Amino acid sequence: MTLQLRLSWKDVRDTIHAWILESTYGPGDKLPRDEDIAEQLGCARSTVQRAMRNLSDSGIVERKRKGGTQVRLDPVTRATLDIPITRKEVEAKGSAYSYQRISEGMADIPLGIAARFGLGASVKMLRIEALHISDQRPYIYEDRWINTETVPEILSIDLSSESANEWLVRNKPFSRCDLRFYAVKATEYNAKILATTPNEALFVMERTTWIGTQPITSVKAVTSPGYQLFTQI
Amino acid sequence: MTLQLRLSWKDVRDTIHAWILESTYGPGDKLPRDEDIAEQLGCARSTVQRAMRNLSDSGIVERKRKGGTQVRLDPVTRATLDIPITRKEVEAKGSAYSYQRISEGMADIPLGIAARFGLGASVKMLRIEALHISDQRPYIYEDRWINTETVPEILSIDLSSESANEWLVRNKPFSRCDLRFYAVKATEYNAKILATTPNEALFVMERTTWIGTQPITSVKAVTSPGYQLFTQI
DNA sequence: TAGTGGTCTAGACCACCGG
DNA sequence: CGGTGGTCTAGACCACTAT
Repeated sequence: MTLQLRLSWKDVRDTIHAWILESTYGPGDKLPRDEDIAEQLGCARSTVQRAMRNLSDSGIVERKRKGGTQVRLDPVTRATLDIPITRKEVEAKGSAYSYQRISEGMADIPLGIAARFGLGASVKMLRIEALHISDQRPYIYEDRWINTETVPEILSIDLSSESANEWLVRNKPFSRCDLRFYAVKATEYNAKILATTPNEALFVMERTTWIGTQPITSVKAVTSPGYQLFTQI
Repeated sequence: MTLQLRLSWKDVRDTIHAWILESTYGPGDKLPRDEDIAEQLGCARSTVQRAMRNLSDSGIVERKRKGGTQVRLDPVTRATLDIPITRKEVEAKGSAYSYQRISEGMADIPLGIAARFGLGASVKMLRIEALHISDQRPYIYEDRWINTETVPEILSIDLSSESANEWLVRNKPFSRCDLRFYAVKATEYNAKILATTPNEALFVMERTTWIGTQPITSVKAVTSPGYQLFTQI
């Protein structure tokens, strides 16, 4: 039997979590005040605070001033998604990555993109279509619009062999980002680019970013058949 | 001009974040030691610590003991997804929710489910097919397997009009959860249940949970056409 | 208004890891 | 081994809100 003199906040968190898992406190129940838990476990109140913040961030408990802490009644499943640069994602699988620009040019943004940016009038932006390739096979087709008002420098970058995303991510931090995931039926065009058949179901990720209130870029990443987004809690 | 005597950790975080946004420190650059920042800004080191932890959690900086803090070279887009109970999700849109069990019974798990659970041999589990309905229209078809070894109580619950998920989420906390998102082509069966047409592209969410090493449940949620998962950073 | 969580501080010590 | 981030403590005050 080991005697631990100093409790870490993780110990405290695990203890409280265990109370919940073994139904000492069930959904909707009110937990003791931080101070009482601190005294009971023999640590400082701030250590309990730290543990509680973690449980709260994980969506396990809900805390309110004066109201105390209660075990969440309707737990949500809260997951953290990391969406890496595509090149890194491919390389992490041990595959060979390559990139190919399909088209590049200024054009009026379509209505859908204007809506994403929350713009009424149509404006000209830089459109880049590109293909990410994993082990010689099409991996992700990306259809991107870049606001050259916000990012004029992009016009002087050679995007024929390097992804616009890599440049943006290193040089243009964003302050806001909208993410969308959904499924689409492959068009003839999609099918040709991704080397699959029309009507195949494809997983799509859309990302739109701003710096302050200024739109930076909006990208639709159409993945090849079989693509899965995975995360673990 | 207001004079703020006490800096909150959010102020400190925003200050440091601003340094990064305006390229005072760019990707790969090393930031000053916490203590120096604390002195410069006029707050305690622990306040800087709190701010830095937040930036680190957001994937903006990377911290190493002795190595100091640096602005991440390959920023990932890190998003937090909340997956609520379907009933709550529907109600939050202001729609009327209803639930309908399609089938229920013990059966041998198929290979795919065994793989999700990491099981070799096939075992019998409780399979429940059900339909979540939003404003009289099919919303999500769920195909669920529940391990009755881990959750024997489920057999005495009436699942004809209430979702198994609601009961599980309130009564069986999990310690581990795998999440998967992808697209599928609607089968004849899918199409019939979701009132759509075969070959339509459907967005699927799969969730598999364990308590300790014991499998609890694995569910495939096939959403109706047009469903989108959305999050914001 | 009183009780509870949220935060800040100053100081101490620990754990990790680069030079 | 020394320097950096990570954590704990004790105490104080603040901010929100249930009662």
